[in-house]
Amino acid sequence: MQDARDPRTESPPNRSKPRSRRLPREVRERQILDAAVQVFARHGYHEAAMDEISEVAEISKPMIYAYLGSKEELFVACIRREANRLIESISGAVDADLPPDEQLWRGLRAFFEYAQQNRASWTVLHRQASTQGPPFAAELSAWRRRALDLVTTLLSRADGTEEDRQVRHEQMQPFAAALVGAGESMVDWWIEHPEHTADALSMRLMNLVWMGFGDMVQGRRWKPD
Amino acid sequence: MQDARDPRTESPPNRSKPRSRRLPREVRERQILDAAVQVFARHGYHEAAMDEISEVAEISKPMIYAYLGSKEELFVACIRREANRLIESISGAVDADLPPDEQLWRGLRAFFEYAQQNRASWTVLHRQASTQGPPFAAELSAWRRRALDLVTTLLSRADGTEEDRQVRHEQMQPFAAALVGAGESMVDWWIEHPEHTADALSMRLMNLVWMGFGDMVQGRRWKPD
Amino acid sequence: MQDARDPRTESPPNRSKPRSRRLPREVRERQILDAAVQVFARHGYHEAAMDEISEVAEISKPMIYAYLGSKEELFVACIRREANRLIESISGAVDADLPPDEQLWRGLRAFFEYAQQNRASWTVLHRQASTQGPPFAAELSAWRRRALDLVTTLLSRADGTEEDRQVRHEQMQPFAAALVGAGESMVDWWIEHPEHTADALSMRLMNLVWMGFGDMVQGRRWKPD
Amino acid sequence: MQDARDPRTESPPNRSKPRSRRLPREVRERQILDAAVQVFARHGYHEAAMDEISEVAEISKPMIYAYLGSKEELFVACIRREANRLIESISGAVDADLPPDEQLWRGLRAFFEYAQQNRASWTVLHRQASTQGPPFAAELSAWRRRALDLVTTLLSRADGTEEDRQVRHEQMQPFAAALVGAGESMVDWWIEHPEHTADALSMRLMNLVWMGFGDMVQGRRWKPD
DNA sequence: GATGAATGAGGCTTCATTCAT
DNA sequence: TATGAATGAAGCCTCATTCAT
Repeated sequence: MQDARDPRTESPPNRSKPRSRRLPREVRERQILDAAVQVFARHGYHEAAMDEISEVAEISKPMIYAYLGSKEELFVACIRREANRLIESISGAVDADLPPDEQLWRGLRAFFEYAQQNRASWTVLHRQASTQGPPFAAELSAWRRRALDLVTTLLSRADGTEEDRQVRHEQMQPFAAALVGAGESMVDWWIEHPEHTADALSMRLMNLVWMGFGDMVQGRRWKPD
Repeated sequence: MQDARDPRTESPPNRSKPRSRRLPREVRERQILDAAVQVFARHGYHEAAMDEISEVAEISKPMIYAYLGSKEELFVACIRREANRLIESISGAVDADLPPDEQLWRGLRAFFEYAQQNRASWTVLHRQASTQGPPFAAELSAWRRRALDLVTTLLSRADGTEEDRQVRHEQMQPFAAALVGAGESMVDWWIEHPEHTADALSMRLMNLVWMGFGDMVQGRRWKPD
Repeated sequence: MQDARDPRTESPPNRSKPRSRRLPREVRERQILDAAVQVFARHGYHEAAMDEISEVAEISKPMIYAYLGSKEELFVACIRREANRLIESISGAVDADLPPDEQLWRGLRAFFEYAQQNRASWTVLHRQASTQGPPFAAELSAWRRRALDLVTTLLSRADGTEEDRQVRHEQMQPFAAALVGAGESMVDWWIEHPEHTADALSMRLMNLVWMGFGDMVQGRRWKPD
Repeated sequence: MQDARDPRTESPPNRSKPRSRRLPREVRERQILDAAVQVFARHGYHEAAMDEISEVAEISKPMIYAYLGSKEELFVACIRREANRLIESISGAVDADLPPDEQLWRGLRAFFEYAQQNRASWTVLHRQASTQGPPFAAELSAWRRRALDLVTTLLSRADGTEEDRQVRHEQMQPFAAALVGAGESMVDWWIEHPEHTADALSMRLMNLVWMGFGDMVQGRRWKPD
């Protein structure tokens, strides 16, 4: 809980390599967000210090405030960006023309792969964002809704009337929530058992939610085509 | 009528009911833990202020420190107590002599009922404890291990050799993790859709994990005996 | 600076050997003062906690307050008692009929012996009392005056008119101060070089103040008769 | 508690000159150390409040922490700086080519002059540093060793073999300790008798340690060339 | 008389945020 | 524009002191 940054032992006043200046705003913002996600993931919202973010981003604190506002706003910006990336990642992997089980399978795989390759991003979304109380509730709700929608869509057939689909969509929601939660939880477990591959994890979850234990205990398994 | 206060006689600032005093240590500790769980659940570990806990508990801060130690230790005490309560709740509901599906069903129902009746407790365990970094890692590991063990036991048949069971126990772990995560997530969803009953939620999750989507989309459902 | 007394791990509520009661006031006061001197010497005035004093004294805090008043008054009482003991110790060792050097020699020896046998007492007087600012100034002044008087008397011949003696008494004061300081300092040094005896230390100081370096560098030494 | 600030440096009551800002780090550090020495000297380590130091220094507390670390570290920094100043003061006054008595005389005079002009500094070194227990033991040891070395050197002739000098150096230590203590003590006495000059005090101590009482009572005195 | 229980007050420390250059 | 310097506000924790039994 103690970080070893001691201002007294820091670099001498005349810094030899002056921080590069006059970068376009977009680049700066990305630098900042990258650093923020990293630091928020490492320490959690509260323990994360603006000082550390500014160091990691190699941008001075006043610039951070100028570009992205308060710490709270910065965190919201992180959540929003990372949520988009994840959603796009999964959306890009599925294909509306495939049968539901195939879609689900692809979605799951995309999810596990994303979590593996963007651990910090995922940590911020899953662990940090959900624990910081009211200030981020709105942002979180939005992200959850999108995630549920996506999963619900994956789970629903595309046929039937519009009304039919609407109803099914509603009914699917708790299942979708369960699926998302199961995925999150498996990723957590994965972190402590990294010897498994993303494929293996996806397969297990697929079996759980597609076949169910009832089938599994009798030896039936789901397999990709 | 007797209470009609004469506006002319100034009552003491606020304290109508003087804080009861000289309670035995045990009672005080429970008061404190109750308050702490509530406040930690509401704001998260870091945002929770010892001041607020002491106000909610109606006990001065020094007593909190005398009885339960630092904020960190207090949080650990909360986790430990609530974990015990939940585990006992579920353990008490299952019965080793029943078939696996029936056991699972009872366990799930117990879990959802507990979560419904002890929302703060559950929030602390699920949301807060897992996000506060190293200081609580040990306590968390312990609690997770117990939870996984419990679920794994529910999911495993009791027959076969000891070795068999050991192996199955290992293989079950990711499924158990998934199941726990699914449950957690459904509870979250439930909070925003409180019109459902604990029974209904349990049933849905049961269907998901026992029958699987593959069966569900064909209209097959699991039902209790 | 951290003491390991943790109230949570203390003796169970029903203490088997009840603290003995109804002792006469004098005994209690001595217990308290003994404990206080010990604790003050160990930690210094500020770090000394009334809790620890009460534990060491085996007397509850309210009794301490009843008998000796506030922490400040308790400290004053310590100073006063220990100053008396030391002064009496030295006074008892000298004999007005002896020649000055012999008197000085005896006084020094008495002092070093006292310091050796009552380290806590001496520490409180020398180290702690002088550093605690205004609150104890009066008590300290009194003790210093007495110490100076004693030493001045040792150093002055008893002959001459009363006026003569008064004058000499005045002139002696800075020397007396120097002598006391030299003694204090040698005791400090002694603590880290405990292989020396009280006699040896006394002899060295005696040589310093009686013969002076001027003589010593030429090999002249003072010796007791 | 109201600012007992030296009238010469007192700022005008109505802060017309807003706290000067943007000073370079070096200046700030000196300001802080000056204030800290003053406050530590006045109240002692424990009674000294960071709040008061920050007020006296006219710098906000966070800057103190940023530049000099915790209260403990700040105190150590004070000790170190003041010890250096004193040692340099005395070292600068002596001259290895002079005979021992002349050297001692110069050293004493330098010491008394320093003590007169830097009372706070001296108080911190002498009274406070030695009473604050373990945390400062290392720093104190270092400073004491240097002081003893310096005095021992003053007292030792430079002739003889290296081995001789080593032995004498050892034997001199208790005398050096005594001398330092005598000096400290005379300064204390001086504070209450400020009518004497530094020269007079030095002369008295010189007589005591060089001639000894044995000579003095017979009217022999030491005099500078 | 004796004490476990209780607290007001205050100290050290940190951090998000903003000047002034 | 970009940043080192600066601080208000707040949090955790401890301790001398006193009730109420």
